[in-house]
Amino acid sequence: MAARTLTRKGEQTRRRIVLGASAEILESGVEEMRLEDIMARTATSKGQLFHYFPGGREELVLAVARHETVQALQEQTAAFRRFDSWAGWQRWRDDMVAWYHGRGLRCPLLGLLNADASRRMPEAQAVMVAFMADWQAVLIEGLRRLQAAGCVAAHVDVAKAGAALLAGIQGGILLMITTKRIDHLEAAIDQAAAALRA
Amino acid sequence: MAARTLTRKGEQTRRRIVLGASAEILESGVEEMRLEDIMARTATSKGQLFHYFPGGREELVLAVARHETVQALQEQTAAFRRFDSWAGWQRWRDDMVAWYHGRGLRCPLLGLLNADASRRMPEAQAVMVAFMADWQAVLIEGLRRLQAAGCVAAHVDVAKAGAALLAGIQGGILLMITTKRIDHLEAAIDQAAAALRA
DNA sequence: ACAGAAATGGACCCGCCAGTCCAATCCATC
DNA sequence: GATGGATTGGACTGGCGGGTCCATTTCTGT
Repeated sequence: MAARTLTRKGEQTRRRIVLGASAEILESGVEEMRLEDIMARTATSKGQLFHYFPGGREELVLAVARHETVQALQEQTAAFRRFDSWAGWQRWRDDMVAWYHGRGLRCPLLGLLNADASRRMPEAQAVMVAFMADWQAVLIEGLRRLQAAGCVAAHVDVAKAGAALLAGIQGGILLMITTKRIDHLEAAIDQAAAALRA
Repeated sequence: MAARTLTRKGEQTRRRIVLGASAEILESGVEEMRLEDIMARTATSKGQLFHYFPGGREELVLAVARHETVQALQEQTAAFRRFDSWAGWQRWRDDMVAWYHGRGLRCPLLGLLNADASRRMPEAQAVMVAFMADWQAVLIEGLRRLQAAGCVAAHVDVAKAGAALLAGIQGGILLMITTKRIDHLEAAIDQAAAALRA
C-alpha cells in the first residue's frame, strides 16, 4: 500500500507525518484535520504526503488509527496486567483518570471511532472493532487474574463483566469529552468494582 | 432565530425539513449529510432551506439536535418512570435493547455528539451536555424511587450510581454502533443492576 | 379582489481542499 | 563521478457543496 523501498530518511519523514497527523487529529478531530495543517506542522510538502501515503488522506488517517490503537493497547496492557488486588485496581483507576487529565480530557481515538468516519471508511472501523476486542480481552484476562487471586467470587461471569467494564470506560470517556468532566468515568469504574465484589 | 411569521403551510414544510434532515443524519452521519440530500428527500428547494433556516446548515443541524434530544428524553422519561421493581427494570432494559434493534443498531444522537461536530459547533455541544444532564437526572430519580421501594439499599449513593449507569449506557451504544453488536449495552445495564443490588 | 407578506424554485457564485504533476535534489551504489 | 531511484517542493486543477439572489407563485387579511 505504501512505498515499498524506504531509506532511513524516508522512514523518518513518514513517521514524522504520522505523528504530526496524530497530534493534529487529537486537537482538531478527524473531519477538521486538513492536509495543509499537517504539512505546516511537520514541515513537509504535499508531494511528500502523497509520496508516503499514495492513498491520500484516507490512508493517512488509517495509519494514524493503527498507530494510536497499538499505542493505547500497549499502555493498557501494561497497566492492567500489573496487579492482582483491589489496591492495584484502584491505582490503575487513578492512573487512568490522571492520564486523561494530563491530556486535557481528550481522547486520541474516540474521534476516529465516531460513527461518520466509520461509515466512510470501513477499514478504519475494522481497526476500531479489533481494538475494542483486544482491549476487552485484556480486561477479561485481568479480571480472571483477580478471580484467581480470590478478589472476585468464582461464580462471576468475567467475560460479561469485561464487556460491561469496557462499556463503562468508553461511555465515561465519551461523557468526559462532551462534558469536560471526568466523574462519569470514575463512577463507571467504581461501579464495576462494586459489582465484582458483590 | 428562524422566521418569525410562519403560516400553517410554512410550519409543515419546516417540520418536514427537520424530520428529513434527522433521517438523513441517522443514515449518513452529520458530516456526510448534504443539503442536497435533504432537498431531494423532502422535496424542497435550496430557497426553502435557507428561508426556514437562515443560519444555513449549522442552524438546521442544531434544530435536528434539539428535536432529537427532546424526543429521546421524553421516551426515556416515560420508560424509566413507569416501574419500581426489578421486574420493571428488566422490562425497561429489554425494551431499550429492542428499540435499538428496531433502529438497525443506530443511534440518532451519537453522531451529533461526536467530538468533531462539538468542536465546530459549541451550541450543539451545549445541547448535548444538557441532554446528558437531563437523562442522568431521570435515571437518578428512577433509582431513588427503587430505593424508596426497598429494591436498593439505603446506603447506596444513587447520584453516583446514576452517573455510572449513564456511562454504561452511552458506552454500550457507542460499542453497538462500532461493533454492530448489542451485548455491551446489555452487560452494562445488567452490571449496574448487580451493583445496585449488592 | 387586491395589496403585501410568505413560500417556492433554481440558477449562479465562490472558497476550500484533496489530489495531480513535474521539475529539482538528494543519496546509495557501483 | 555517474546513474537511477528515492525524496522534496510547490504550482495548478477540479469539483464539491454551502450560501446568495431574485423571479415567480401562493397564501392571508381586509
